[in-house]
Amino acid sequence: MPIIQLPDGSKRQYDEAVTAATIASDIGPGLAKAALAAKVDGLDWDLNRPIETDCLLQLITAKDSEAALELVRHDCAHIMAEAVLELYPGTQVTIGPAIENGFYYDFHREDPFSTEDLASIEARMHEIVDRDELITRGVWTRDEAVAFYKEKNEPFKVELVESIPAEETVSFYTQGDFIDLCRGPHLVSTGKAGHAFKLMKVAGAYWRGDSNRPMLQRIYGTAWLSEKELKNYLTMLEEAEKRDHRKLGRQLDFFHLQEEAAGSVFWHPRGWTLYREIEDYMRRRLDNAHYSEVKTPQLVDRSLWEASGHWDKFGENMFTAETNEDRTLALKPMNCPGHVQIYRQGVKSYRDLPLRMAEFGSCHRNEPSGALHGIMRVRAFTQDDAHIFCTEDQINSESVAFCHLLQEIYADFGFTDIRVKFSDRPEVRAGDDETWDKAEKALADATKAAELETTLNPGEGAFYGPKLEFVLRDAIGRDWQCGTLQVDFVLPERLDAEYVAEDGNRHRPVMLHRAILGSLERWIGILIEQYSGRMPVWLSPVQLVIASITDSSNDYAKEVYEAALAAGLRAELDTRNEKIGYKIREHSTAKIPFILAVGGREEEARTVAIRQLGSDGQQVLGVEEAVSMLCDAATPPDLKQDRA
RNA sequence: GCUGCUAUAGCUCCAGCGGUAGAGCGCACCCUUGGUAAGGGUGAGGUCGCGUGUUCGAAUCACGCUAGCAGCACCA
Repeated sequence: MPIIQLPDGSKRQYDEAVTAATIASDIGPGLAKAALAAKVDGLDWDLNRPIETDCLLQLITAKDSEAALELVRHDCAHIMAEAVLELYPGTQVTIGPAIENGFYYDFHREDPFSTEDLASIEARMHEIVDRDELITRGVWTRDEAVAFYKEKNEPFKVELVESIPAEETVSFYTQGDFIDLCRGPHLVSTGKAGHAFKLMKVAGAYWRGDSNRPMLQRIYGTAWLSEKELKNYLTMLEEAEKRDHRKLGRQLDFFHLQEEAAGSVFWHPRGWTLYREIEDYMRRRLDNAHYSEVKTPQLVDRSLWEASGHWDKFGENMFTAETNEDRTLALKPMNCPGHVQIYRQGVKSYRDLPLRMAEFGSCHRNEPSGALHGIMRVRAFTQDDAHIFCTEDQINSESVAFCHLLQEIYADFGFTDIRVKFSDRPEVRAGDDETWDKAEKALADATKAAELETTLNPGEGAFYGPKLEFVLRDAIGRDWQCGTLQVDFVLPERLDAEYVAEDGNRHRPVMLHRAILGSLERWIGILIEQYSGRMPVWLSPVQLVIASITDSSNDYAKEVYEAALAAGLRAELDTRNEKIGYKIREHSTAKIPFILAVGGREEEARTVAIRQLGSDGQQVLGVEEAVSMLCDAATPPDLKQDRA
């Protein structure tokens, strides 16, 4: 005789087991229609699953959009699997969860699915929704489930079920002729899933995410509660495509990539100007934060990589070169061993610490071919790398200072939504617990002092120490992991770095590995996408174009151009034999922040007509006034006068 | 690296499915000197990603390779 308590505190009593669906219709026909699933004492519950004991019941409707979406997406996965089995008998089903924005299902089949197959699968899915098949839940013992799938010759499912403890039961869901092992919950019938879904792509995916195991065929779909939301999502994808850095990089003439140097960037003058502007900015920030910049060799004998431990762990991904004297050199994949070599020159005293050694380090890593992606994931890149050699007592203050620096720098580039992942001690690790306690506390305190919230990544720290990972969110909500701060007790030991302490004895320093932008290449890719190619003025490769209206104003245009150059602005002169409308269009498309049009009227009055990107109005200013206004707009954020 | 797809003019793309290819933009030249997102004309430009094979003949068919795209795996 269950007593059902509702979220508003009211209670209902029933004489026998009752379903949430019944309760919903007892409350009202509107709710009965709107209810999609339920939560019983916080547990997911199907509407038609009997409730036998007293509980707290919560009905889920489309208003609980997150829960409702999850239901719809998960149902879509099942509906897709049902459609696939109908169309391609003999296909094996494996797993199919709801994911962000949609769902997928992994199938095993001799002939892979083609993009054309998606259309027919999708059409069949719509049919299944229209059939409005009842979805019913059943329960088996584990062994019944194993027997069922053995009978059906579904080895992947057998493996899944066998990984469940023998004494446990498993639930399964049936809709039409389709049956799938599933934790649930599900909607009442396939009709409830609606039609706001679309199959997106097919791709291979390893069974259980393990590259040593067979590859399955994964079909991805997106699903929403309404056609409108589906449409919005598809529009958003189109927008994201428009700001793709690979496309914009070519359009804006920033860089190109080509087959003969896969994974390395050919920087064009405009892109390189942007790159240098960022490097100059970072150099100023590092100088102000009391870092010393160094440069270490590209090619280093393998013995150093063996000593540092990199050869063992990452040797396969290092580029090597043989010399005619039988030496094996490796292109550096990172800068830390080189920095330790500089540290080790001469005897260091505790008075030298903390010693902050920075490098715009060009590194090469032989990334797997499938990992390459525009300039975001490349084989040759430059890190804004630095290593802080310090004592254990200095970890805290150095970490705090670093977090502050990082936040300011991100803000200067327009990123304020920053998440921090805190990865603490892994199972297998070097160093004693006391040292780990100290290092973890120091890092945690530092993020607190910098007013950064962290989420814990348990056990994900490096074997040599805990780390922070800084993830920023861009204008369209994508996350990018850029900065990092890692505490390292191991490398100083391995490469024999030491300092003389106040007590006159030699001690090991701690090394803090840290980067803010990560890789300059990737950072620029992120910036391009963040700003859709419309870079802030200080970063724009060309800050203004002076365009003459007729060639009788060419000399005056040149005069203005020289004035802009003399003021340190990045200006270009356009005196081509084209109409002003044409020039405006072209430079607007090239996302130049300011266009200065000059004609007879301007020449007469010694003025310029300024048009700012994104507005169609114009502002007429005297030349000097204009140049000073533009210089102001072009000042890097760290050099602004009003900055504290 | 794995699975699937793709590769045609500088760029964006179409036609071609065994008989050596076309548009728009861009580029060059000429006309035009025009006041805020494309003025007009003419012209040049392609070993159809690379290699091998089949064939009288390959952009087209087969095999191999390379690179790119999507996803998976990887990311010190």
